[in-house]
Amino acid sequence: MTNAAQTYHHGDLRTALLEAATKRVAEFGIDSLSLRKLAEDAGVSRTAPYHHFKDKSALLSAIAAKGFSQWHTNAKRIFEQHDVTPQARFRQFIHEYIGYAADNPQMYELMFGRTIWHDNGATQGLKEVAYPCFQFQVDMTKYWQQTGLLPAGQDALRMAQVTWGTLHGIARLLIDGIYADRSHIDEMCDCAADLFMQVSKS
Amino acid sequence: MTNAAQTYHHGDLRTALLEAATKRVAEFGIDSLSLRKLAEDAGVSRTAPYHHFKDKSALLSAIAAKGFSQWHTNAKRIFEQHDVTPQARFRQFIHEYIGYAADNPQMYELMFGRTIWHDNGATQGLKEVAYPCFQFQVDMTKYWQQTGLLPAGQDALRMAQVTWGTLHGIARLLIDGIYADRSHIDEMCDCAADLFMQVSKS
DNA sequence: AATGCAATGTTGACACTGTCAAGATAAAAC
DNA sequence: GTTTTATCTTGACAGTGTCAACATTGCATT
Repeated sequence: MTNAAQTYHHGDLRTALLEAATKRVAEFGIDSLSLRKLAEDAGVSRTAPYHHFKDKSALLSAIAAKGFSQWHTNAKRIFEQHDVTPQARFRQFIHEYIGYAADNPQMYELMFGRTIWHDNGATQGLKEVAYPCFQFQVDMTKYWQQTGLLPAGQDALRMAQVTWGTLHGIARLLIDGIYADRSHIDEMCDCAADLFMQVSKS
Repeated sequence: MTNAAQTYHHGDLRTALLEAATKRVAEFGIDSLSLRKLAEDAGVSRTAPYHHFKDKSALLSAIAAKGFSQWHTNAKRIFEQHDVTPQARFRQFIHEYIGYAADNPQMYELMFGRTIWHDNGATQGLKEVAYPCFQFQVDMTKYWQQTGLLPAGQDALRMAQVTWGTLHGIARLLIDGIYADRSHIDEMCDCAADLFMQVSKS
């Protein structure tokens, strides 16, 4: 079995498609993904993918789901460094969040973009992976409020929306190439960190 | 001239297309825009629009440009209310920014989204309208730093990127329906405002 | 082992899309 | 009045996602 395309059944088309699609999206962006090309590259007919994914959106959702579980693991790793001060962890989290977005722009765009979320178009499977990821953001915010790093007066959920919104916004300004300069990413992160933590410095 | 489609030349196809396209985008979103349908609705053949817009992207850019000049005017109106305290203006600006995004989600998506900005795909005409709009954001930030409303220690540009990023991020979380709840928009705005202005309260 | 069913893959077709090239028409410029 | 220019049209091409109908294979049950 040196090379495929000799048997009628592919064997594991689903994961093959998923991997190829992930690679393609990461490299060339969401819009460059064509189910037909993808099938052709996998040595399979145009409509074969439909036996594994309801439609194109479902495939994209599956890709995004992988991204979410990866990021969630990464976020937990950063947050649970108990030998590091909360301040340092907070700062590191910001840097890594923006860093992830800057290093994987297409993936970030897919995960947090309109494509899969608009009109409640998200798959159930996607929601099951993404929502805990969002919830973790709230949990971290609560923790940082308790340690006095963030103002405790505000509602935690609202506070999480604002802090996450900030990271999300900076990430998108960077990715979409609207205004922010990629060469000053670290300064921007520090500026955001200082802004949020200013209460603890006074 | 009760109804068109009787003369060979349309008369003012460019503005007719622009208006129809703007309406359609505002109501049904960017993806729903088809040049062919647009032409048909205008009572004109499929390729007629190409004599007025280089391609689809150019048409979208033109729509966005109108949006930017409108928003720029609006932002100036808010900012230049000299009889209102800086604090109140700052708060109002946040509310109106998010309000605009929430009320015109499709237009906001077009203006500040990937579609027209990625790969430096923005028209020259678009840049000429949008960049002053971005610059105004920086100018406002400088002013707010001078009045002590925002921390003056930070670089103004960086500070503008972070504050604008926050608004942008919240707007996108709302629009894309990712996490934020539309029923608590005002609370979120106030939370953001409080967070930024906390320095002046201590 | 033979048979039947469900999973998987294929071909054909449809309705779209953006966009180019070549020709037709009207208006404007000379 | 003739020529140039702007505008509009038809025809065509290469793509897209997706449905329906049919083919093949592997697995499970008899």
